[in-house]
Amino acid sequence: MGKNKNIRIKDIARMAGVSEGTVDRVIHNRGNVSVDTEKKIQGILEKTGYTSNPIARSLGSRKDYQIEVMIPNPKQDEYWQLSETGIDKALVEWEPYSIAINLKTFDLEDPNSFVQTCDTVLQSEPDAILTASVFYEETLAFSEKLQEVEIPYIVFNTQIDENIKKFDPLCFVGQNMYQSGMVAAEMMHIAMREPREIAVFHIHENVKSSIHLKEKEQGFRDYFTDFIQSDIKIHTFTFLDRKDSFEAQIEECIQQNDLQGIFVPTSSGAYLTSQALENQSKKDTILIGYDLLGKNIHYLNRGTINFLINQNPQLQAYQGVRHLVNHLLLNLEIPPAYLLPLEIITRQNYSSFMNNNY
Amino acid sequence: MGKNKNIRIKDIARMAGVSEGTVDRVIHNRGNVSVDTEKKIQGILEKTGYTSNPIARSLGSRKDYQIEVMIPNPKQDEYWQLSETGIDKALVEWEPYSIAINLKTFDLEDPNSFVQTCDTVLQSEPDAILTASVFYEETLAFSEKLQEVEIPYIVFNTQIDENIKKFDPLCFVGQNMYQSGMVAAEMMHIAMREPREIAVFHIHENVKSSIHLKEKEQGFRDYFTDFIQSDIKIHTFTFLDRKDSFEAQIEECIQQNDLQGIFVPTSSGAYLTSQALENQSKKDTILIGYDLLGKNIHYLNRGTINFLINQNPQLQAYQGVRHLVNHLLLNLEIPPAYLLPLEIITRQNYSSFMNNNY
DNA sequence: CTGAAAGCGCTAACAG
DNA sequence: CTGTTAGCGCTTTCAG
Repeated sequence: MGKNKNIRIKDIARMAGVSEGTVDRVIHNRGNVSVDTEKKIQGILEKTGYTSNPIARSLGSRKDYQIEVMIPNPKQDEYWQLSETGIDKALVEWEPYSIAINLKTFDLEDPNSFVQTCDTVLQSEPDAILTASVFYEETLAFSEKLQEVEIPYIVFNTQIDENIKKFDPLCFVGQNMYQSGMVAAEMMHIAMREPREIAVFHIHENVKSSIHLKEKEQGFRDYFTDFIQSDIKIHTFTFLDRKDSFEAQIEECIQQNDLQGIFVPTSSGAYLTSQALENQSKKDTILIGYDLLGKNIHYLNRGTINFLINQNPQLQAYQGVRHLVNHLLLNLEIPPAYLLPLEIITRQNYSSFMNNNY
Repeated sequence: MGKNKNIRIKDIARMAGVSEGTVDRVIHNRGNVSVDTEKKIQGILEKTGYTSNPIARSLGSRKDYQIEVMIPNPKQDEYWQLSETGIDKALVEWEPYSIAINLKTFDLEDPNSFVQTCDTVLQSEPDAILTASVFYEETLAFSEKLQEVEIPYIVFNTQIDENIKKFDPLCFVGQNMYQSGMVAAEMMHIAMREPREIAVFHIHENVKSSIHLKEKEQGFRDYFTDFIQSDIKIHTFTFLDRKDSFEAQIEECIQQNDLQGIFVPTSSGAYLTSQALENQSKKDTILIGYDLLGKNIHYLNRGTINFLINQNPQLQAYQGVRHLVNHLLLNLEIPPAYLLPLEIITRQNYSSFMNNNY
């Protein structure tokens, strides 16, 4: 019965004519081993293809791994609430393996709050960190510090230019934003009857300061101009926090423009636009948004929203933790990027996406 | 550092004034414990909310779990090849936990081959079984035997009526076929310009003997008749293995009928239909099929196939094993049904579905 | 019916 | 630099 086929530390110790302790030292590069024995053991290790038993290791080392997870305050935004769900799932899944997951949240609107959280997290000296990358510059600065203190980290949500010197996470978890814009455009193209004018709505967030919006818009535009070479007119409208509400601004916009389709790259923008569309009785306008927020599903069901693209924040967070665990516990190779599928959500399939995600 | 917050067997042994061995006996209902001590220990167990440490259990019991997995021969069908991929993934993932996964394949076309495999599998007395349910009656008979010998099993691929007495798997892994037909219809509806006549193509497999085809067709039809109350004409054509090839039969059919849309509920049917469509230069016909087979992707890329619905055979197999492991190793609650999302695949998003699925 | 004791494979503290 | 030793929490003989 026993797993006697697998070679144990004891076995290679015997083969090398040394003690288990010494073998353990070279396996974990703990030093204090002469070059000769080190080489000898290393050789046997490779020859036998030894792999350590993670179960035994976890039992033997009375180590509790601490993973810090940083996301915007879930109370501010349903999107991040979903993200928290995924973290909770990860939490219960790995609790029995002595992995503690500590959630730290920061203010979605305030970079300083993120910076403060970074400090707190650094002071707690965790074994690994998972952070949402919502603030570009600040995430970069944080990652630089993490490289210094050599804490492994994974970043999720928004891709950051990979070529930055001091940015080298274990892995990025997220989606290909550009391609996601292409998918949105494709669905709009399929659903539209007589396309003449369409628009991209940037609501609340400013395109300029937000890479993911820029990428999505570019993908969306490129589909029409390059891929199908249509001469459709594509507007861009930006709605920021001003004295008149978003709804009012949007209503005014759709009143003044005869749009057959609207693409809204932010998750909460879709339902705001829906409200405006319904108020203006423009139910024929094709509306494409993001994510399975409660209000988005409401309008999807009513037919006001035609499609949603699911960024699956739950899965993103869950997979982020998962990769960290694989790294910490199992020394597995972690892919530099883990891109989730671009899920197209409709009235008929959304419910199938709402339960089992793991 | 240690997980000293968690109560150990040693602790409750001390509390109950008995030895660890006795506690272990009541925890696992191994008998040989007086009613009094049993009750006492049981009480403490509940009061303290004791949960056993799966890591330690796995180390302590030198047990190698054997899981038998049964699928149709992957060489016969690319669909089952994908399935095998998922099993391989599971295999390497749980190998370090002393879980052995043994793949047994049978002939997709021959129920007897399945029955034989069942016997082989039963004789090996595995700890758990995962089987694809391609043959209705035979799967039922097998499950009956499994209940008798009390081997836990999970079934995936095709849902079997839950109300059958002797069919009670730990879990069913698959998709809601009916809803999947609805999704197909929805996409067809969105993509069609002037719908008058459409058809469901049953290729190779006969509807009558195949529940999943029946369900998918029903969902597809109900969408048009009930959900959007269209008076579109929906044909059903069945193409079986005869002297003239499938392609020839299909070509003849599309030549004689002016179809604006075709729904093909079997995965390999989609590319066969594509060929016929291209031969007849009917590229405007909306074609909806299933699954990310190489040839399907080829025609998706050419625009001949408009949409695919992904049944994600890899994930189905992987999740099946995963649930079995959760059951065996961690005593986790397993949901009676684990339904995968109904993924809509297009030219723009298919590649995002082809790598990370786990 | 019950307790004692030996281990699972690995880690870590401590001598030397 | 290296070996010995005592566990981690649970399972599993084996006596009694």
